[in-house]
Parts: sequence; structure tokens; C-alpha cells
Amino acid sequence: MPRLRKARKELLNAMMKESIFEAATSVLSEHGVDGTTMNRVAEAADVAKSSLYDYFPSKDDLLEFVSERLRAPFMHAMEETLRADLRAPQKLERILRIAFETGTKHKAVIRLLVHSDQDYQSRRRIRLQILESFTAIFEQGITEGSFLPHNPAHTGRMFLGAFRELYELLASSASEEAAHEYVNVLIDAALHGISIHVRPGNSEVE
Amino acid sequence: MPRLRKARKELLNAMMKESIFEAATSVLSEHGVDGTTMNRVAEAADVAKSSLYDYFPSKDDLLEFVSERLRAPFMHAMEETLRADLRAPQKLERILRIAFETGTKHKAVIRLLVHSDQDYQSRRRIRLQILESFTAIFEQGITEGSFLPHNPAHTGRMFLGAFRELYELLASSASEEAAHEYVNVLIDAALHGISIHVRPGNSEVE
Amino acid sequence: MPRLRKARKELLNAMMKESIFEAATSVLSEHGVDGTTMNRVAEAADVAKSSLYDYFPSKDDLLEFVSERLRAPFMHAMEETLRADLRAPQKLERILRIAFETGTKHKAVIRLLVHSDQDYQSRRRIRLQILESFTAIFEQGITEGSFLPHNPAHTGRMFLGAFRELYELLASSASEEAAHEYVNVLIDAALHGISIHVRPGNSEVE
Amino acid sequence: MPRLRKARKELLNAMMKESIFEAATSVLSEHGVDGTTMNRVAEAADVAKSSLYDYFPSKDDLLEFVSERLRAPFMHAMEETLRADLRAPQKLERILRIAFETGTKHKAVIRLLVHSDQDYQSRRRIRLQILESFTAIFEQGITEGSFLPHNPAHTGRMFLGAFRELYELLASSASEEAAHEYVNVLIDAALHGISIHVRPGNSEVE
DNA sequence: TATGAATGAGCGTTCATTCAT
DNA sequence: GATGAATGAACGCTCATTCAT
Repeated sequence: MPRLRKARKELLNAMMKESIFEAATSVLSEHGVDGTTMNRVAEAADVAKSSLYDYFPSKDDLLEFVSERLRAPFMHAMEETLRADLRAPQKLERILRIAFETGTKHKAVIRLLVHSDQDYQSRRRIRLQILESFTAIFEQGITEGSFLPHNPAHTGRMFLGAFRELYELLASSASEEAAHEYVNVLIDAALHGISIHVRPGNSEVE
Repeated sequence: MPRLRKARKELLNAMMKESIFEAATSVLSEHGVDGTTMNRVAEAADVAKSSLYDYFPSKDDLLEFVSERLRAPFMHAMEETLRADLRAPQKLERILRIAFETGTKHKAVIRLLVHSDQDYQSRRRIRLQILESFTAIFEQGITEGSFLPHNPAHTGRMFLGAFRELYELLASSASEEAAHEYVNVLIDAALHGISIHVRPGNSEVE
Repeated sequence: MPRLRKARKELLNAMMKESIFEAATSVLSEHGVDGTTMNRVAEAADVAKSSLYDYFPSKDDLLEFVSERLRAPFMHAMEETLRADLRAPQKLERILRIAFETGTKHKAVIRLLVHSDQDYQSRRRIRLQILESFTAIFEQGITEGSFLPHNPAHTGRMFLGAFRELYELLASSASEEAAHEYVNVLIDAALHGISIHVRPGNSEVE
Repeated sequence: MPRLRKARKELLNAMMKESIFEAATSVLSEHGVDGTTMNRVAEAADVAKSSLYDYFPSKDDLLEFVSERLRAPFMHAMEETLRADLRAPQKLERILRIAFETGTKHKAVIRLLVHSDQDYQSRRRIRLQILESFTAIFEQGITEGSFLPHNPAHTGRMFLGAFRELYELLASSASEEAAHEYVNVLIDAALHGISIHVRPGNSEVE
């Protein structure tokens, strides 16, 4: 049964990659990006250092794989949301909810999304992608009449900033509760407005 | 005069630290955090590598000192602004202006403020301090009637997020012009409001 | 029929060794001695790396086998020539012709014969054998009156040196033409003499 | 005394390089080029591996230094000889004598001159240089009437081959005596001819 | 006091070799 | 009998840190 054999092989291989992935995320969250050495990953995965190279051609490839894996659920969901038939505010809401869920599930993702010095270039790439998504949503919002006609690049960026703080909150020792509350505030702002100013006139805005 | 001697010594010591600081910032901006080795700093400062250890017990301490030093102008200005007799929106404006100025002056500061994975623990500390300052300003704003009574911890955090994006912009290859425009948007939002939603009144909303 | 079984087994074994040999020479000529890894040989032979160890106890043994195999045609031809009923100069000629042919056929052989630092001990052995053959031929030449009575160990060695340069030439990027010309010069020297000095007689010498 | 200090420093530095050089040659002659690792050199020099890098930027540089050092005396002497006001045979003689002397002094040089797989490129370079020198001498010899008008590229190459055998002899366990005798034969050939053939007619030469 | 010299621990990577299946 | 998976030792190299002078 060459077919079966091959399938089994692929499966084992995938499991091994998975377990290295987990070891790597564990090391990442304990020692940070710079402290993530092949030595430590191998030790955490309980394999010989050289065995890592049977599954990943280089450290960079390993880290790229980890990043990809960590971000994939969120990124895919975000892309889907972008294409969905929804009004802009609802899109923002959905993205925030997804971010919160994936963020709390994989705490490690945060380290990579939020921190990280070296560009393991994906970082810039991903930032840009999210920024562009937000900008697109704000453009849509203006077009469809949900949002006021501000420069969407700026509002998108501001939203990104507020959004990223969610991850800071998750990364900090703060309770999940606090993060939940914060995300709700963001969602509320996306749905019903975010005015902070008392109206010059007499009443409020929002 | 042991007093004088001691004073002179302290002065010399401070001058040495200063010159090492400058060397370090130069290395930082040229080679990045990871490329900042004691060797390079010593070379840039034109002292022996081992002499660095006469002024700083370790590399981490040196970097800590540099960070502190780089942030000090901004932090002090911010603290002063906090205590100044101004309305909340004006305080935010002033802080943003200072941030932009110090940020463009010392491009290196950005690298350290924005990126950096290792917890050069000051990072968390400084974040917290800024966050608390913003929160305090929002509290004041609510009290004085400038801002609507949202939870200031949340609005403070959102503002921090948007604020940090300024540094991302500065750190990126983007033109200083773009950063300038962005900071103006932020200032405008602080001064005149930031509503993004079409008012329920006449047209549609969300 | 244990006999037959055994014979078949031996045959298969030999065929495997043969195919590994071919893979190894291909790797050798493409990547050089240092670039010849068990991995590459296994891949070229289309067997599992570990299977190589079913046929050769170690990498050194494999290389030894390859060397032996590469040199065998030449060595056998040389031995035959040694025993042939020929005068010394003709023997030298024949050996040179064989060397050229086998050398151009298996370019890889050169790498191993000429270069290679490690003592894949055969190197010394083979050198010695060739040297002894040349010496024997020079002895014969003196006995039969073809050559002047110089110390055959020395003339043999000199001839060996000139002979090896043929391989350097082949190993270099030089055209095969150049090597051909050189071997013809050597043959001519063996057949008709190699005097480089103007005779004291009529003109000058030194 | 900055002058003195600097001089002392340079001296110490040179001594250190010298001692690393000796360690390296010792490792080279014991383990061959491929077996010469920074680890072994450091151990032989009784310094930390990392200290080697205080004196040589890389392994290749170290080896290059060693090669250069080993070959320099001979190469310089050869170049001088080339330019000397001597007839061709005397030049050859002088070069052979120098080779013998430097060869017996620094046994390690042999490994590098004679063996070595990788091109630590100097190898090809040096071979070429020697070959060209010999060729030039043979050209001169023909011009001045010392040598018969053979193609000097070929005779030069043949001479190089015979010459290199001297190093093989030195590298082998053979007695220095044998090498001495061989070099004398070469010298004799250079000075008085190298005919090996009985003359077709009746007497000798051709 | 300042330094040049030295070092040990660690880095990412390679590869010959082993062994359960 | 053949293999895929795994490994340990070694490689060249870097760097924060120490210490005699």
C-alpha cells in the first residue's frame, strides 16, 4: 500500500512539525523572539537540535512557519470578512471579535504580532496587510454613508493603533476580562461612534 | 576638599556616560537593536570595550540608560504638561506635538520605543506611565466637561494606540510629511472631536 | 540450492555496489571530494542514505572502493603492459596512451588521483605502485640497452612527476587538446629521447 | 612612551601570530588540510578558539597566512633567481637547491605545496607561478643556446613535475638522504643534460 | 584609571552514522 | 533487506564579560 504508507508518512511528518511548532511557541512566549534559539526549541520539543533541520531548512523557515501558523486563523478570517456582504461597522465588529478569540486562544501569537524587533519580515508585511484592510473598510464605510468622509488612511491607522492595544492588553498580565471589556468598547465605537467631545453647541455628538 | 574632588569625579563620570550614550544611539540607529554590540559601541565611543564596564555594569544596563535618556525629554515634557494649567484637549495636543518633535529629532528612540522584543523592562514601565498619563487627561477632560463620560482607562488606551502608530510611521520608511499629517489628524481629533459616524439625525447611521 | 542463492545474492550485491559507485563518481565530479556527502551519494543512487551502509561499512570505505574502481582500468592496463613482451620505451608509450584515455574518459578520477589531502590511504599505495612500475621499466630499459644507465629509481621518479602533470593538465580547465599535446611530448621523449641540452660538440652547452 | 608601547604591542601581536602559525602548521602536518579545524589549532596553540579570531578574521585568512608564510622564502628566492644574471641551467640549479633547503626546514610546507584538495586558491596560483617561472627559464635557455628548442611550456611542465616529486619525497617517510640524492640528480640533469636514451647509432645521447 | 588580551558559552548549521520497523 | 527518522559531535564564528597590568 504505497498510498497508505505515504499518507502515514505525511501525517507523522505533520505531527512532528506540529510538535516543533508548539515547542517553538512555548519558547517564544517564554524567552521572546531573540531568546528563541534552535537549542531551546529542540530541548522544548525533546528532539535533537539537528532533527529540527529534518523538518525546517533553517531557523528562519521555522519562525516563518510559526508566524504563519499563528496568524493564519486571524488573517483568513479577516480576509473573508473583508469580502463578506456586510456594512463597514459590522465588518469591524466581526474582525475585532475574531481577533479577541484567536488572541486569547493562542497567547503566543501576541508576542509576534505586538513585539519583535527583527523584521522576520512577515511582521511588516502583516502590519501592512491589516492596515490596508482597515483602510479599505473605512473607505467602504464612507462610500456607503456609514462614516464621515475622513481620510481613510488616517482613520484606518488610528483604528489599527487602538486595535493593537488589545494585543498589548492580552500580552500583559491583565485579566482576560479587561481585554474583553476593551474589545467591547472598540466594537461599540465601531458600531455607534466614538465621539469623545462634548458638542460645542449644547448636546453631544456621537 | 574631598567634596570638590568627588564632585569633579562625578562630573567626569557623567561626561563619559554621556559620550557613551551618544555612541550607543549612533550605533543603534545604524545597526538596530540586535546589531548593537559592546564592540561597536566602544568603537563608536572611542574607548576600550572593557571601559564601558567601568560606567555600566552590563550591556542591559547600558541600553536601559540609553532608553531612559532617549525618552527623558518626552517623558519630562509630558509630566510637565500633565501638571500644567490647561484643558485636557490642549494637553493632548501639546503632548502630540512634543512626541513628534522628539521623535523626528532622535530617530533612534523610535527603534527602542516601538520595536524591541526583549523586555528591557523599562518598556512596560514606560508604556504604563504614558497610559496612565493619557487616562488622567481623559479623566480631567470628563471632569472639566470637555469630553464625554466614557471610561477613561479605555479611551486612554485607544488614544495610546493611535499615538503609538505615529512612531510606527516614523520608524517606517515613510516620509516625515506623512507622519506630520498623521499627527495633525490626531491633534485635530483631540481638539475638535473624532466622530466617524454620520449622525443618526438626517441620514443613516451605522 | 544454497550455492545458487548465494551466488545470486552476491550478484545483486555487486550490482548495488556498482550503481552506488556510479552515483558517487557523478557526485564527485559535480561537487568535488569535500562536497561528496553520503546524502548526495544516496540521492544520486536513488537509495536511502542508510542503505549505503549495507554495502560499505563507512564513507571512507566507499571512497576507497570508488578510487580503486576508478583506477583499476589504468592499473590493470599498466600491469599488463609491464608484463608484455615489449621494449621499455614502447611500454612507456603504451602506459601514457592508456593514462590519457582513461583520464579523459573519467574526468572524476583525476580529482582523486591528483588532489585530495586526506590519505584515503590508497593514495600513497597507488603512487608507490606506479613509481615501482616506472622504475622497473627503466631498469628493463637499461638492461636491454634502450636507456643510459642512470639510477632507475630516480629516472622513474622524474618520469612519474612529468606523468602526473598530465593529470594536473586534465584537471585544470585547460583544453583536452593541450593535454593531448603534452602527452605526445612525453611519448616522444620516451621513444626518442628527452635531451634538452645543446651538445657540447659543436655549439655551446654550459 | 607611546612609541615604545606601540612597538611592544606590535611585537607581542606578531609573536602571537607566530605561535598560532606554528600551532597551525603542526595541526596541518598531523591532520592534513581538511583536518585542520579552528578547534584543533586553538588547542595546539593553547588559546581559546575565539582568541584565534583576535589575530585572524577567519579560518581562510589564517590558512592563507600560513601558506604565505610557508611559501614565502622559497617564492622570494625563486623570483630573485629569475631576475638574476645567470644562465638558465644555473637558475634551475639554484632554485632546486633553495627548494631542498626550505623544504627540509619546514616539513609542513610540503603538505600544502603537494597535497590539498580545496583550492585555498593560493594553490593554483602558486602552481601557475612556478610553472611560468620554469617556462621562462626554459625560454631563456633556448634563447641563450643552452637548451634545445623544445616548446618551453612543455619542458617547463615536465620539469615542474619532476620538481614536485622532490616534495613528495620529502613528505614521505623517506630519509632526507634520498631526497638529497634526488635533488642532485635533478640538478645534474639541469646542468649537464638528462638524456636517457642510448643513441640510435652506436654511442649515447640523441 | 583605562585597557588589551583573553575567554567560555552559545549561536546556526552540517553530516557520518545508527537503529527500530 | 531497505528505510526513514533520529542523533551527537563537530564545524566556523560571535559576543558579553573578566582581569592583569
